[in-house]
Amino acid sequence: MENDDVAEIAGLLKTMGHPIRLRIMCLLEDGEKSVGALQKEVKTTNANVSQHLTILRNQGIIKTRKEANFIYNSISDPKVLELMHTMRKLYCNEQTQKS
Amino acid sequence: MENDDVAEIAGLLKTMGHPIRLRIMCLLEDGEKSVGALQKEVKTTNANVSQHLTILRNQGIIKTRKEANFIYNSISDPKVLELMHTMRKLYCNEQTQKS
DNA sequence: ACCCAATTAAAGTAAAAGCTTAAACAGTAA
DNA sequence: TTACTGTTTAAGCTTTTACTTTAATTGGGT
Repeated sequence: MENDDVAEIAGLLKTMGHPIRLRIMCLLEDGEKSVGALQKEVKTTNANVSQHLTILRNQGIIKTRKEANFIYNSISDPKVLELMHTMRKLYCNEQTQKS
Repeated sequence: MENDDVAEIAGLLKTMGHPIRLRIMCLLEDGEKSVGALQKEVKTTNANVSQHLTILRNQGIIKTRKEANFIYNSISDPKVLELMHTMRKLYCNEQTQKS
């Protein structure tokens, strides 16, 4: 792994290495969500969610779509999506059990 | 992804989301290395490397083996190894080109 | 006893991150 | 226009992180 790669990936891991931001990314795996919808789920202030979204956007892993006075966020980087799938596979006991 | 999983994974990403630590992890992919050997490659102080190694150890992703007066570090978590392979696949242009 | 590799600790500084509050902005509709 | 709603932005503050230096310490070797 080259030095540039290390810097790039470390940056990515750093921005995803925060509970709120990782949670947001997980929520966005299911599809786009407005800021308000995200806020309801992560339980922090409006401004705080917005700031975290800015960080994710600056990292280039989410994008936004405006509609009316809502802003919908979604994951923009398919590589991140694949990385998350790997993490889920490795670290989550996703027992898809049917009763 | 459950809340516990988010916290766990965010912790992992946070500790790997630092250039020096990620670099160390990459170096250890090739096999165990002594502290001095790592220090030579990451170019910082002895104490600083040791501190980062402590962080990695506390996260439970590296382990140590003592031999003589050297301490050899290696990756202890196969899941992390797989995660790194995914990251390499996604973010590194590893052209295995022969001339 | 003396080196050597590495850890640990303490103390200090600088920088970055995280959160809160409140103000500002944009789109919608009355 | 005014008012309302969703979101962003700015300011301020606290906490954490990163690194340096120095020094003491541990454990294994000669």
